[in-house]
Order: sequence, then C-alpha cells, then structure tokens
Amino acid sequence: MKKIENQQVCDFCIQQSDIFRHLTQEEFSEMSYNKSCNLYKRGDVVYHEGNRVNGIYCIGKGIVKHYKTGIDGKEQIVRFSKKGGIFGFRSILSEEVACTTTKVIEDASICFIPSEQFIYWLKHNSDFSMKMMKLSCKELGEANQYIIDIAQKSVRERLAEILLLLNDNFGTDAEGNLNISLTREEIAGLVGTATESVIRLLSEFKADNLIELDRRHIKLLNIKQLKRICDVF
Amino acid sequence: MKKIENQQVCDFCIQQSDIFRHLTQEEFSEMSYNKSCNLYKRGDVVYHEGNRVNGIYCIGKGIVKHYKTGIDGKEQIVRFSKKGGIFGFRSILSEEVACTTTKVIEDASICFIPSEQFIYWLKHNSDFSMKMMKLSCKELGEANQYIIDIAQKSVRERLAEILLLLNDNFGTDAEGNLNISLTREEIAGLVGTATESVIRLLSEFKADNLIELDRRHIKLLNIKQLKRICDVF
DNA sequence: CGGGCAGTTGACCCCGCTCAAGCGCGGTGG
DNA sequence: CCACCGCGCTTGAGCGGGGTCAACTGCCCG
Repeated sequence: MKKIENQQVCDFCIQQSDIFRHLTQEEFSEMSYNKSCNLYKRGDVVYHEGNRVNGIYCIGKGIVKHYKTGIDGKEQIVRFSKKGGIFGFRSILSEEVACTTTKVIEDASICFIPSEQFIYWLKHNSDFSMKMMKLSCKELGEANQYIIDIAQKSVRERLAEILLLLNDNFGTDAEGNLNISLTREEIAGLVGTATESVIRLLSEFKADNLIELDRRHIKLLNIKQLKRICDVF
Repeated sequence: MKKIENQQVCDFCIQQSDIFRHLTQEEFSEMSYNKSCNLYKRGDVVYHEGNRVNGIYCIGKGIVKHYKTGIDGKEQIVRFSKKGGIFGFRSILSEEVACTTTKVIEDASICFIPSEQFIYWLKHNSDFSMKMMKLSCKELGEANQYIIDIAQKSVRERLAEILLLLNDNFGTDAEGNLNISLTREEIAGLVGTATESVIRLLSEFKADNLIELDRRHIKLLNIKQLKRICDVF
C-alpha cells in the first residue's frame, strides 16, 4: 500500500465534492491544513471490516468498492464510491466499527480527514451537517431498495439492473464501454450470486444483442430492453 | 383510520425517545405546541410508499412495520418501529418520497411533528442533529447487514436470525412468548421467502424443541442452538 | 350455517448453486 | 523466444433448496 503526499490532487477532491461546496473560505483553508492525501493502487485496502475508523475519506480520483465478507470469504459489494465521493462517515457517526471493507478497484487518490475535524464541522456548520444527513439517508434508501431486489428479483433481473446502475453511475468511454472494470467475480458479488451464473447470463444477454462483451469491457446495446427485464415491479 | 387528539399519551412518547432527551425546556414546550397525536388501529396505514411525507412521526405506544411492496404485492419488511422510536425522517432528509409503506401491526399512539419544526431543530440544536445522524447511520449499517444475509444465508439461517432479532427487540411476556404478534405471511415478508417455507421451517424448529408454537405466540426454547444455526459467518 | 381468511401439508419442478474440467491469455524465468 | 504456470473465464452436468400450486383444515364472524 503505497502512500504519497500529493496535495495538488487533493484540492481537486474538495472541488469535486458536493459535500464541501458550502464550506467558507476559512473552513476550506482549515481543511487543507488538516487533511492528508494518499495514492492507492488497485487491490489496496483502505480499511477492513470490523476495524475502528478514525476519520472520513474523500476521493479525488479513482474508484473503490465497499463490501462485506460472508460465507467462505464470498464478497457482497454494497456500494461503490468514485471521484467526489466520501466514505467512512457511517462508522464514525453510528459510533460502531466499520461494517464494510473498502478496497480500491481503480488506482485512486484519496484524502483523509480526522474525525475530530469532521465532527467539529457537523456541529458548527449546519449546511454541512444537513448535506451529510441527506447523504446518509439517501444511502439508506438505496440499501432498502437493494434488500427487496435481492429478496424478490431473479438473478437475471438483478444483473440487468446492475448493468443499468453501472451505466448511470460511471457512464461510458469513447467506445461506449462502461467506465468501470470489474471481474466476473466482482459482478457476482454485486448481484449476489455465483460467478458462473453471471457468466452464463452475460453470454445470454450477448446472444440477445443486449450487450457487447470484450473481456472486462461491457457495452450496453439495448438499454430499453434491459430496463424491461429488470422492471418487474 | 381513527385519529383522536390524545395529548397525554403523546407526552409519554417524548419522554420515551432517546432522540428528544437533549431538548431544552423551551424546545420541549414548543414541541408540545406544534405536534399532534393520533391513535391508530392494527392495519391502519400511516403513509404509503411513493407519497411525500411532510413531517416525522414518533411512537408513544404500539408497533409499526415499514415495508416495500414488490412483485405481486409481496411485502418485504425492512424494519419495525416501537415505543420511543421515530420514523419518516429518511424521506424528509434525503428529499425523496417515502421508500416504504408504514402500517400499524399493534394498536398505536403516534405523534406527528411538521418537517419545518424538525428541520429547524436540526439546524439549531447540534446535539439533536448528531443524534439523528447517529440514528440514520445505525439504520444504514443494519440495512447493509440485511443485504448480505439475504444474499448469502439460507432461509433456515435467516429465520433463526429473525427470531433472535425479534427476541432482542421486543422481548418476551410473562409466559415467555415473543412480545410481537405476526402472521406467518408477515414473518415470510421479513425473512424474504414464501409463507409455506416459513410454516415448514417453524414446524421443524418446533420438532427440534428449539421453539414452542401456539398460533401467533412464539416462544424461544433454545436460544444457544438458534444462534448456532444463524451464525454461519 | 356459510363465507373468508390464516395456517398447514403434499406434490412438483425449476432456478441457480456446486463441482469439475477445459480454455485463453499474460507474466515469468530459463 | 518459447515453455510453463496461474489466474480469470467458460462450459457442462447434476442436484437440491425453496418457490408455486392446489387441496384441506380450523377458526372467526356475520
């Protein structure tokens, strides 16, 4: 886990983030002073499930996955975070240990802000506090949706939904491929199924001309039909 | 849906709730002035999924279930709230419509506090605001746990877990029965399975002397063994 | 007494998980 | 430069958990 001081990229992360838009100039300077910025490579772990987290993290560049480890070490991915996103706050605010492991899946530049600083802002800047409140409640709504999806939809439906969700969250590159590179196993951990099932269903989708596959590059060809597959509700 | 003004029970709900402990005397009086208290019967709906919620609710007495409606109207219960609990805040804070329906399962006395009042407190009482933050993040952690449970555990394991969870949350009455009365269908909606599966597994548990069944009264006989069943992680 | 709903039980079968074998590609070392 | 290795990916076979459907019971209530 290589960590390099890199203040320049770090300022970028503040500008990107909705959460920090409402800081005053003074607060902004204080933040720059107190935070530290590190570079991470794919596979690096930011923190482990069950560990105490003593600050929040914001992303200037790259993508991380948040997952819980279950039976036989099988990963269940509950969320991603990308440029402009923050994470780690759940554990601090609920005063519990981390409920997920956070691992880098695309080389990233991530800032660390000590929890004292974070808590101080929450208490003294109500705009910031309301933004945080909104964020955590939004994530709660998404988690609730996830629960009913996994409980009631078929794997096929969930896979279609996940593909659309990745499309919305990460968009596409010049060739039209999803702007996130996941192994089949990671997709399985996201959908909540076995790796083999993901492979079979992706092949089916390809045969039906819904998607194009080239190794880890996935291109959505027929979004309307994919929506029809997952919108059973 | 019978609603009766009932100020006396309502004061009780404020005293019960952790969330309101930190209000000043002045704030407490203001709250009593602005809130309204209503009585609900089993089956009454407090608000529907997809509707706008314009205040938060706190419970003086009774139990409600929060559920999402899925395929064929199948309910997925995501949470309960009981005496001292508050709900409805997620929708207000995330500025979205309600993501769940809230229905009474045990006759209840529930207060309504307009969102302007709620938001005002959040902005002007940082203790209150921190409490709310903690609550929403705690719920988020529970939702994440729920996701991996449903994705990776068997129905048998989940049912055992749910029984223990009900035991922790609602305790037992004088005869040792769980202090919450649920239909088999509701248990199924909680576990995320079919009603018939719940019935079969409950019978199994009974045959193994893990529980005692008498209609909707459930009594846990061997908590240690139930824990062993659900703790596969 | 009859209707309706919750609960129960049995039969059936399909989705999706597991296991096992084979393939393709990139990296490494001789 | 090629041979080997290992990991990620793919495909097939088999089977079992659990969902669905249907029939029946018991109980409450009009």
